[in-house]
Amino acid sequence: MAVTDVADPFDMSLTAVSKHLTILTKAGLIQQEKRGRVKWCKLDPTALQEASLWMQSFGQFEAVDLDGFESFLADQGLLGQDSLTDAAD
Amino acid sequence: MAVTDVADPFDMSLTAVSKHLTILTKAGLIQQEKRGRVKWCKLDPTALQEASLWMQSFGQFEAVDLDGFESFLADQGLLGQDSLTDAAD
DNA sequence: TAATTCGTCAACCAAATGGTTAAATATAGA
DNA sequence: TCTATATTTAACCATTTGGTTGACGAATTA
Repeated sequence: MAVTDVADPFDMSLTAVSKHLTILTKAGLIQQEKRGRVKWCKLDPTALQEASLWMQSFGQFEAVDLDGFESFLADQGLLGQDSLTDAAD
Repeated sequence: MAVTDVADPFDMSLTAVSKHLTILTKAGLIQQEKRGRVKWCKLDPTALQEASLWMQSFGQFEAVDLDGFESFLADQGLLGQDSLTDAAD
């Protein structure tokens, strides 16, 4: 799907959509390939698998395992400043 | 876990943590119960299951099924303004 | 060759986010 | 009863986000 095709259904400028697509590309959620003047965008269907797995485990681990998981995420470069993974009780 | 316990490991004010916990409560990710002057916070381990399922399906559906899924999310009140669920190619 | 299309860049602006401090309120402890 | 603790509220501020318009360059079309 071309950038203009992606933009078409949205009530906002092509510039804004282009910016969003740049972010999605950097995040690894889509891939972009330029052919001539058109940039073709392709969703990466596996991009959210790791996040999905993490969400499934959300709240399931013992506290000590959360620390291990945080280390894992840090190693993967996936740990943001605002992650708040405290398990209560 | 009490609010002050949650705040303890973070290098930021108790006020900021309290604000975050309010957001997490509204999002349904944690539950808060006040006993005396202490507010006890508890993670809801199932809170991210729906999001996890959606992420697993990310990019897997035919286009027409994406529309159906969007309808489902809208019915669930889970559809944000910034969702961009285009499948390329 | 000129016009059009595609997409990005630069510059700008409003709104939202994410934090702070000081003050206030409610509850517990001395 | 007074002090301390827990938490929130109000007000504020800096940064980030999310959008715009106009201009530009590359590629395509007429």
